[in-house]
Amino acid sequence: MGKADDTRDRILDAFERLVLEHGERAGTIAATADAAGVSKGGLLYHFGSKAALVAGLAERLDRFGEAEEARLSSMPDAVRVFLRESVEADLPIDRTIVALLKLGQHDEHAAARDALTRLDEHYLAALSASLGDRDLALLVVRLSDGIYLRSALGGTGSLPPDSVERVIDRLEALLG
Amino acid sequence: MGKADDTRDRILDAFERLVLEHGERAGTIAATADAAGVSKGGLLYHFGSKAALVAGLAERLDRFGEAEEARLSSMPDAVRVFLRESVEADLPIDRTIVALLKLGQHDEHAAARDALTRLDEHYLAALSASLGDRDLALLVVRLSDGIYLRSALGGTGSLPPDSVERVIDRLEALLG
DNA sequence: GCTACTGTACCGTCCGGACGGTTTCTTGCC
DNA sequence: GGCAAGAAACCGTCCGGACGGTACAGTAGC
Repeated sequence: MGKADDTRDRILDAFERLVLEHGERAGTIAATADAAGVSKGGLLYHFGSKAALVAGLAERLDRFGEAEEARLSSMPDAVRVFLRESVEADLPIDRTIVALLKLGQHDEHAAARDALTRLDEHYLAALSASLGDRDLALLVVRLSDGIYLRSALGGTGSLPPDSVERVIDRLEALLG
Repeated sequence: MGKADDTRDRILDAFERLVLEHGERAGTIAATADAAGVSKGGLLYHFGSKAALVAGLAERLDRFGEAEEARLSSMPDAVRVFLRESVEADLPIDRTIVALLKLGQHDEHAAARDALTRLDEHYLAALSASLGDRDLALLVVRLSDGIYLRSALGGTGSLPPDSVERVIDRLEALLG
């Protein structure tokens, strides 16, 4: 881990945070450089363009996705763990997901959408294995998407934590 | 329905289409005016600012939301109808929803997020009444959100219609 | 004479990116 | 061990262009 890698990470963290908290428009090169404590020129040394910045986040998500698939695949109660974490939604992976969700809304950031699709496939693979039913796995992943969407919208009216617990119980009753 | 109202609708249609198909950034005042066959000055005569344009779409969604609540509330199989239409997702209301979803990602368009929250409450009210259980209604609405999110991302991997049909069956078995 | 526009010119701001210059680290050679 | 030299890491500024919004003079039709 050289100094350069460290700076790259700091820049990506700053970019992620800006997009996450203030929307895609806030993730400008200048603002990101500023938040990362680097000059604009310095940022462009590491990420030659805005697209490279998005690609950097996408790559980060890919690493998370592989780890998640491996982790969930070895769990008997993968669905419960998966859904509960969708609701918490403040782990590093969640921050990257929501940032890429916001970026992906824009035409030109196909890389963000592609990364999310790949993550989707990781989750689907893990949950299909755990459930033995791809249709149901799809349903569970879509439900999680819905929860993320509310979180991305910052809506208060999402899911009260206790009701989620009840919903998970009933879903498991259905699946069991 | 005077000429002015007609022009307003044409402008909103164009705005909605631009945002829907090319993202929030594409919905500029100039581009919208152009697509609506109106001069920029003409657009600003009807909608005095960008915010007014967003508010116009939000108002449109409010009207849809009230109609939807009334329609679903009087249906015995509201859940099935609701979910199936989430998957189809090409009705006028769906276009407005997805456009506002994209707009709502941006910090300053709180009006878009608020309108979506109000729609959420309409749906929740209708489905709670139909199901007699608010937690389950929440689950169903979040599932629909997840499907919309994929549609907003332009992802192909939403839910294949036939699998939705199977999932609805199983959901109803659980609920019944 | 009022409503519903058109068209153009313009302002201030911000954006992505290019670029030239400067400091800091590394490496090979004596 | 010392030191030149180049590579890596980083700085600050400038540019062309787009954006939201304003202003205003003109015009067609009811």
